Amino acid sequence: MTLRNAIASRRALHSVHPIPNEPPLVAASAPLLWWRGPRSSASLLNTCTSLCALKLLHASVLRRHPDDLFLSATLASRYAFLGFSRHALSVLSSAPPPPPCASDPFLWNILLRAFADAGAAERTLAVYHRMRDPGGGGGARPDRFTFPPVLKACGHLRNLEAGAEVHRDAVELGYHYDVFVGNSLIAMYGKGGALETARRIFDEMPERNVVTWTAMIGALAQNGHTEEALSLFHSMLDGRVRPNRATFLNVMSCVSKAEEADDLYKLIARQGLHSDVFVQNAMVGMYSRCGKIEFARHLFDGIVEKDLASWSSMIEGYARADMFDEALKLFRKMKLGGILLDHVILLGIIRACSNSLLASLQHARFIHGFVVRNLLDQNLMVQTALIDLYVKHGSLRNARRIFDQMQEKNLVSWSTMISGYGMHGRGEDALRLFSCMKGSVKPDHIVFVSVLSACSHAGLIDKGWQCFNSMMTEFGIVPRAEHYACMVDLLGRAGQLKEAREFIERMPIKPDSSVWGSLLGACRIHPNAEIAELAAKSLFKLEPENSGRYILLSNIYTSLGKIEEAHRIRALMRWRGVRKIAGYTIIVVKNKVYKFLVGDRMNPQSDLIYKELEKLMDRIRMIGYVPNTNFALHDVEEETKEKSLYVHSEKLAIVFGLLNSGPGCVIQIHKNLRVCGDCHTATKFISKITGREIVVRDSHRFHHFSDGVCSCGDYW
DNA sequence: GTAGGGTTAG
Repeated sequence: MTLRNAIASRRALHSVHPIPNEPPLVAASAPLLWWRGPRSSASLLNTCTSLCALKLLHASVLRRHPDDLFLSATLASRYAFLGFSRHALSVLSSAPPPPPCASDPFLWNILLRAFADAGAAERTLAVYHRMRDPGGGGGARPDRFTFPPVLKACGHLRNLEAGAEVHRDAVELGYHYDVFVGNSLIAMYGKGGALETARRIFDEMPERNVVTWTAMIGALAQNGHTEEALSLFHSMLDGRVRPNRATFLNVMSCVSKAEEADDLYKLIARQGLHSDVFVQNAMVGMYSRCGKIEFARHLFDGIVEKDLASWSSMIEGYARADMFDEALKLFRKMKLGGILLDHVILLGIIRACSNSLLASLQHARFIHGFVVRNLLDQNLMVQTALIDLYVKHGSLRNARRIFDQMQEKNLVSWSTMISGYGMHGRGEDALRLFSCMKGSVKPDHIVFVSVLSACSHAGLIDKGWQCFNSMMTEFGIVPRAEHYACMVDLLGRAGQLKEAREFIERMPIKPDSSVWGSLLGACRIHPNAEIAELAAKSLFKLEPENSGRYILLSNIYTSLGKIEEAHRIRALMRWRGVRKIAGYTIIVVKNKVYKFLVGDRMNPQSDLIYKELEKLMDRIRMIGYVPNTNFALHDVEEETKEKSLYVHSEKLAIVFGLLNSGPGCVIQIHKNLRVCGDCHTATKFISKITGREIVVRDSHRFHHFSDGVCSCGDYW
């Protein structure tokens, strides 16, 4: 194959990664390499822009200079630069070691950079230690070029200990004030989550450039401090430091308001960066996060040279916007275009399916099959996403099967499975798994949220307290608002409302809406006007637009017989212009999705559904069902209220499911809001009288109804 | 010869 053909076929294979035109110099010079010295060969290597050309030069170079470490390292860095880490590592593994007691750091530095560029972080550190060790064949004094690749490796490994050691070396040798070293230190500490140290270095740096600012903004962004990152970006602009591509990429990940996005867009366009594919992809993500999904799509359509990240950004955007159909449509379009997919694309599709109420277990199975056929089922992130997918579609058995088959598990995979058990009310299983986990992985604050919420969903009060206390004492994890919210939930379940209030008062941090929401939720099961008002007062300040809070308080008043107050809250809601979210229920029957609204008559079987519903209600009434009109519409007579309860979307979907599935089949429905209290009671009776298992996924958790009992223990 | 950056599982 000629060089030209080789390049052409490579381009065809990677149409999503277009390769720029090869400089004529490379192709023409390859045969001439035999007379070139190692230095000029190296500079020639750095002009290669395709794998084929590089391979040709590789063969030619190493034939002439088989033992030249400098050339091998340059070659490896170039392979890494083009994205072929495996080739890079293979070159490095057959490269000769630096000569014994090589005191010139140059060779070590180039080797360090090659390993770091190839993503071989562990080996970078190993080379650094050898370099520092005179007994082990090293003995070179690091210079300012040594530290950036080594710090990059520490950051990659999130190894703060090793990073701090390298930092100490840099201080000892007097290189910590070098702007390149300082920038690398900020990035390393940022990746390790040590924001204060990163900030201290940033503040103390005698010289700063655009990279310094970008590294600090990136450190804040990666650790979720988006507001601070944005404010630093504005300080940077005020200081007349001109942002560049990397700065914009970091800043865009922090933007969640459409106006900010528009301002940034203008700035980017002014610098002529709006047609850069990296920037475009990030813009698609930014606008979809701001809720401007259509504009994100418009930007996506405008990307001339779409790469894989363009497609995944858009699919991810649809997943975020809960637009499963659109995500799937785009995915199909992509496949039809012959584009080879990767694990990130699949993660987007899996997430779209997990989150969507319109997707069913069949969809989940289809996507799982697709993952297996594309040989991506051994990818750790994909496996974890699949566990979550099955959990969200009600199949703990499939989730657990994937979990058990995983060759390697990390904190996230354990956490996903534990939270899955929690969502399904299987608290004991969650705790068992958590104990196993502690043997191999150190828990973090997120897994504690899963464990505590599993305890609260299953009513394991003592165990919950034990876990909460062990967070600090055993693992040194400082509880956050989410953990306090779980504990308030736990106390609320036990009816200890006053204790829950006192617990909030004693909190060392400011309670957020999740904490007050738990307290208000507790009052729904154990009505208490005073405490409900206290919680609602804060919630109406923190989340004035959240209609659910108003409705909850109004229902609590109704159940206490305080009808006037209930009306007052509904009026307040109207006056503030807060719009109620329309409740709906989804059921999938024979691969078709059916959606029911309250009192819905759109379904072709409506007559039959209502006739059957009437009969069913009579039957469950005979065995003790009493309608709870607290959950009915207001301003109507009791009898009408009762009727209005009958036509709630949950009940319509269940009856439709009963009519259209064989005896013994499990009925699974999805509700976009929390399941209504009356529907919850009715479903228990329906499960008893029909002998069917009914699984309800609502906005909070799963309810498994069987033989008159629900897995949530009537607290949710 | 050096640093910062896009889509990515709880």
